[in-house]
Amino acid sequence: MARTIGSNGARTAEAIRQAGVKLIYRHGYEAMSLRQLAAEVGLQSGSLYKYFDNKQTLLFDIVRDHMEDLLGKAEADLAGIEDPLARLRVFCAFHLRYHMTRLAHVFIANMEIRSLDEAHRAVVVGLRRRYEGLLEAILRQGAAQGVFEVREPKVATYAIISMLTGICMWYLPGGRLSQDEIVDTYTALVIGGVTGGAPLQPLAAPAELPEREKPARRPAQVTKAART
Amino acid sequence: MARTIGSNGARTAEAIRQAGVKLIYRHGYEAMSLRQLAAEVGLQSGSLYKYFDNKQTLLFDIVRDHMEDLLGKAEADLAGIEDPLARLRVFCAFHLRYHMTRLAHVFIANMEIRSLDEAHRAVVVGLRRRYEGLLEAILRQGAAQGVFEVREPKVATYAIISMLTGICMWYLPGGRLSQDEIVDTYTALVIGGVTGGAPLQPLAAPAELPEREKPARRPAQVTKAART
DNA sequence: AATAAAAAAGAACGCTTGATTGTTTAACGA
DNA sequence: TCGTTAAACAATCAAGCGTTCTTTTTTATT
Repeated sequence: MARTIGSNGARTAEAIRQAGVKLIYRHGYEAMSLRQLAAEVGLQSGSLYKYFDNKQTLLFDIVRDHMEDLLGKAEADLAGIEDPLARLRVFCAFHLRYHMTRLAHVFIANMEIRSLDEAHRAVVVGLRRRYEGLLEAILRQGAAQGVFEVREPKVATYAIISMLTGICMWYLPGGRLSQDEIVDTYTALVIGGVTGGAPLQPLAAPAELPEREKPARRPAQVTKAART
Repeated sequence: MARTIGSNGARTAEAIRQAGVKLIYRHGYEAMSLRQLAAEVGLQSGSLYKYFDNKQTLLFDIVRDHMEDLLGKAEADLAGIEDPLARLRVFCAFHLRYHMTRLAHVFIANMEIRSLDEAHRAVVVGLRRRYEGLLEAILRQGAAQGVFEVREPKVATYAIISMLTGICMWYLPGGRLSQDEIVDTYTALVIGGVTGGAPLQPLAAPAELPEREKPARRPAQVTKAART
């Protein structure tokens, strides 16, 4: 027994990809063994090497393809829209819907970056930077036009994306809330946050807060970003 | 050569704990081998078993202790404060400062829950639920008093915590911004989000958005939460 | 019908892993 | 000072890992 009947290369390749996403999502990249993956597809572990060079490139391919898809679709959705508020709404809606329909891919792309070796990680981080740049540009544009109140566009970008991406930590299709309701809820939080809530003027700590001594601000220096 | 001079059990136990946090933070739980850990402390791998039963309980101890510390300190900071807005400010400030000073512990607690076996995971998830409950109660209280505009307190809780926790994805001490500035920036986003931004009334999709067909809302049903 | 190419099996590899055991040595209180 | 306890070593185990190579069977092409 060697080649199984009805076998087809393209179909197997796709099955491996899907099974890989599923197992990495469920157990993590390090914890997933190639024997496990092969069994899921109905192969012997050695046969997998007809479809990828090694375990690492399997992960990289999954993550890269996902990031490029994410970036491309976001740019497409934003194309032609000028108003910053409208762009922000579109960005939120896109990001949320995309994440709700691709829980596994998104989760992997966010969690397994550390498992990529340096060269591969650099590529993925570059793509992520470009994606973050979309939101940051929206925030800066809105701030310039006076419709947003954003002090630190970079920090706000990280904050908003973290918030929106967090949906894949709890969302499961078929839950109590519809996707539309979820999008509305998150969007309200984001829009409110950047347009400034009602009692926002005195942002200094209120009376109840113990007064923390504000250290003299260090002179501007390059932000050491933890994200590599 | 056996017992090394100056050796002391308590000191070694603490060194193992710290090295464990460091290595799990850097490489991930699965990727960290006990030989690696032992070498970091200056031991042989077998000696580690004087200090924990197995690799799994080492992870569990680290995560549980961290979660209990987080929960306890949050409750302490909130004690005695009644006003919802003030409580929310305190919660944000506490959460951010705690996370900025314990990057590794927080990262592990969030990323390695999946590596815990079922019984251990249940304990940690329970602690996390209690922590989330603190914020959710604040949001409900504020909504009841009419000072917050929060439609879905549970969703808002997840969203806000995701946003705040996201700080450990980019923050490194010594960066361009002081901790106070970062706390202010994040807090403004949160407060604005829950108090309702200026142009919030017409939350239906604006004209620029392609009209998506709204599916009939499913009858209320138990929310299947992905977080186990 | 013959042949080449594709697909998978299956065995084997060198290593590393978490875990366990028995032994040796240092520390410390009586 | 001596005996007990604590601390660490050294060696070992079976299992599992990613990977490579050879062989066998199926499919596609002529």
